[in-house]
Amino acid sequence: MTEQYKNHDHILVALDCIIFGFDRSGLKLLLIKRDFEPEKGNWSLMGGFLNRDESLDDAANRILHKLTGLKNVYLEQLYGFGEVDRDPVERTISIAYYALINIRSHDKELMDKYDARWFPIDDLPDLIFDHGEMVKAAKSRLKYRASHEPVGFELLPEKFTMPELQILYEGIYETELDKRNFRRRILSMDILTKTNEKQKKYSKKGAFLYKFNEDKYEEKVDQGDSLTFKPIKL
Amino acid sequence: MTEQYKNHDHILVALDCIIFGFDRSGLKLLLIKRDFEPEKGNWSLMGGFLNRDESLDDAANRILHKLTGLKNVYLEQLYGFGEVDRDPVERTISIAYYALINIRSHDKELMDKYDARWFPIDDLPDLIFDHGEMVKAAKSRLKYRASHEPVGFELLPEKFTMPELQILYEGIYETELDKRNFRRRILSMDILTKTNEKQKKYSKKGAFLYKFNEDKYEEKVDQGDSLTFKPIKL
DNA sequence: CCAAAAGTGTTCACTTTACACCCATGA
DNA sequence: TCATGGGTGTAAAGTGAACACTTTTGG
Repeated sequence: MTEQYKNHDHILVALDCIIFGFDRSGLKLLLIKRDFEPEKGNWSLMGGFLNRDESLDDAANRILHKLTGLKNVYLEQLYGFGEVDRDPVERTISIAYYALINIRSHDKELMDKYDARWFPIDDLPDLIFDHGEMVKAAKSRLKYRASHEPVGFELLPEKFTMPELQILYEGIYETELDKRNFRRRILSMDILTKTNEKQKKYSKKGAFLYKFNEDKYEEKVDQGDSLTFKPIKL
Repeated sequence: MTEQYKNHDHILVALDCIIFGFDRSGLKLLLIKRDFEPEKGNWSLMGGFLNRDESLDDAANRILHKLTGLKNVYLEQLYGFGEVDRDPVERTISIAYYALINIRSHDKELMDKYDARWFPIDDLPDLIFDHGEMVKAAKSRLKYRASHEPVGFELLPEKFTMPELQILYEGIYETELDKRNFRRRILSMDILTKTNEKQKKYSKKGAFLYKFNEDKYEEKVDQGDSLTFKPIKL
């Protein structure tokens, strides 16, 4: 009977979001300064609790929106963290999600409200609880995902240059890439559209801007082409 | 303050185990017949609820042990399933785990107690709730894991033949493999020990038995060798 | 002696890697 | 005019895929 459901513990379910961003200086993580005890004043992932009437995905989206003002963002469930003492206040499990956002697109006011800051991925402060572990898992998942699907473009503006794309992949894979091999490989996938515009912000010669062509990509997937975005050794 | 923790919903956290086994006829899944309403009499994954004083991993191990009598088994967290209406009785999220066990090693009495049965992976009955989705995710994760780490051996007895190993990988990848290419590839990894024994159960000539050499494997991992167990197309 | 499964090498195509110089332009 | 970042091709090595016959032995 439904007896089977009685007498079982009901537990707080948290969600924590690892939010990735990117600019030319590299991959970044959006962290907030926790404003309540315990660990008040320390850096933390953006989190919240699951409500009875929402799905895990909905809750993660709600929490991400609360900090960034963004909706319809790339968001993927990562892992359930469930050590008994992971939260000193109360038994809580946390389902971690990671998000990829365009670092220019989010709400600046909310940044202030939550005391949020972008940190370079390789220079993070100590994080509360098991959030450091979550970040580690997210980096590893992002490496995997980026080598199988074109998720990198989620981190870029609509138009971007080849050097920018390369810096992004170098950040994700934590390795340097040969630019000729990188360009050849990316272009041979035939999922980018080259525009006639040049970006002259970062060089005198200027670099051509490209757009990700989602339709072309979907077409290829439908045809069963397996595109890989594997790292290329320096 | 810890006010932040009050007034949040406390929710039932379930765990469900996708249990893989293998014999020469292919990959198998261990399912139980549900003996309470709703969905009484229908096939289901082995599951249970998280207790306040145990970690997610501990709970999954406990549940796996309850059905199989086994401990120290390969068990990996898969995904958190959290649709609002996934369980019609009460709001429940479920963290799915998958296990790889030696199909000969588990407790037969418990099989009867739980009305459990092994099903061929490609001929499963309808499953309750979202368990079908869980199985799909587990198959996909197993493919991935098996192409990066030597998890296949978890499903085999200590000694096994090359043809058996090949049938196993064919089951995991859901594809047929060329036996010359398969053997070459596996043997070139240099992580198997050939015994002098032959298994004559399945052929007149007999097939040599091999053992997985865990020490050698660890050595290679430490040396940074990246071994891949990728599928080989027919 | 034969049926049935185990075992064995080579070739070709393709992919990956390594590597160095010219171009365009603003200061 | 020169410093800076953008852009380009080729050859060599390595990897993946295709493919067919011989061996062993119990019945």
